[in-house]
Amino acid sequence: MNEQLSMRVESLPNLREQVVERLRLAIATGRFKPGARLVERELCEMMGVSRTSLREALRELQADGLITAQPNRGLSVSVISRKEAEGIYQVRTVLEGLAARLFARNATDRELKALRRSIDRLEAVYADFTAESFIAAKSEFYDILLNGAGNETASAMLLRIHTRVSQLRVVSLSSAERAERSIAELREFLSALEARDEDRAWSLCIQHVENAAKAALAALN
Amino acid sequence: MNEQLSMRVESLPNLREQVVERLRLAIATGRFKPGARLVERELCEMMGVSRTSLREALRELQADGLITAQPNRGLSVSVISRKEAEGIYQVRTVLEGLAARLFARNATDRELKALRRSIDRLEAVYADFTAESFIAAKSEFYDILLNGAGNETASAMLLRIHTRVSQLRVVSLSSAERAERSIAELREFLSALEARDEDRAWSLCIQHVENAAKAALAALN
DNA sequence: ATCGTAAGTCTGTATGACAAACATACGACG
DNA sequence: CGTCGTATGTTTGTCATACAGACTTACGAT
Repeated sequence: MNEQLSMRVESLPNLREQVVERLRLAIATGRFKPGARLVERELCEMMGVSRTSLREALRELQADGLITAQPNRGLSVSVISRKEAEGIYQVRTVLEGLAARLFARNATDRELKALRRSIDRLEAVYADFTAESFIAAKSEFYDILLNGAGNETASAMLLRIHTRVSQLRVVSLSSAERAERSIAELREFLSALEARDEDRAWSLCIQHVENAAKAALAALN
Repeated sequence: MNEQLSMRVESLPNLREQVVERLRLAIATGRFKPGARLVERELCEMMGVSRTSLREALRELQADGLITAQPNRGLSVSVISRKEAEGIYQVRTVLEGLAARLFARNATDRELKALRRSIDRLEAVYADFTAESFIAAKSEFYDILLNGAGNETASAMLLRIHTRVSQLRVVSLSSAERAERSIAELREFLSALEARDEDRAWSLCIQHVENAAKAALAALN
């Protein structure tokens, strides 16, 4: 968590985790479209790893709900129905609301500043938009928020949720048009955090997510 | 979800999932204690499966946070610190609050009745307590609640949370003494659901979880 | 007592194998 | 012409085996 003096030589995650990350990104950015079949041997060749490692990685993504298995028929990228999308945003709302409250309560001033800078970067990304850079900026923002909140269980769950939300966003293309409004909401949210106003932070956060949900769901059908 | 006419001959989950379930139960009931090392070969022999299947199962439990990996040193049952326990209960609070609200809104009368019966069974279990039967009764209760709520994402997350809560409960032995109080709370909760009073159901549910948290955390340290 | 080395353990990863489930194509038969 | 059955190929689910590298333990030398 706290990197201390960061004497680490190299923190290379094992092969499987690299595979997980790459697949997660491919799904989040829409390179693997919802419903696409995932054939093990193809993925092995594509990523240059053995079936052993690949399959373990797939189990992880499956546990996250990102991919779906039909017994004896293999895996495919999860298709998100309207109803599921609503459910995902409901969960995101309560978890992010919790995180907001905890951040307001627990975060250091350092973390507050980092969050502000992160919003700046997010704004910059909107100007020159790509799915990858947007996801990178967004996940930096959440890294800071969730770290500051100090609830690892919530963090882990939101990490999973966010991949699915990215997937939805790609489909609905809902981020571009909401850009300005979204940044404005985040800045207001930030001001509540800076004032250490838990309730206001909570309510602004919830509203932010619900607006995002509205935009994404509207595009869905 | 809805079993329709349930014409299925046999719904045998594949080997890996059986392994997952068995391990999950072993951890939930405290048969595998927090901190215990999990040596792959031992588990293979114990369960009569190959390393391949076992390792895939372990990945799943790892994604759930039930077991923890130290690089190159293997896996062990996650130790839950006081702080993590608090975090787990915070998450459980908001997610179960959501589920309560949704159940009050969406559940059928059938599901309401099933929930009532399930509370009866839970009460019976308290009389003749074993970790296994308690967990079985509790997970039946939640199956009904979560199904009625109709949010699969929330269901999946709470399933994970509950295993960890069981683990905590075993350690703290907090269920026995809270039995009567807990049942009373559930019955009041039920009455709110029957009245379709979302807000009251939400608030009673949250209070129930917070009481449970208090009991468990008090025993923790 | 400290250090260095050797032997053993376990993980991380790869390979090859095979039965069972499933899909596809093809041909036979009504 | 359409239906059915069979043959063929593909893919998953599972297993056995192998081996390098990280780590642990024991032992012996200094």
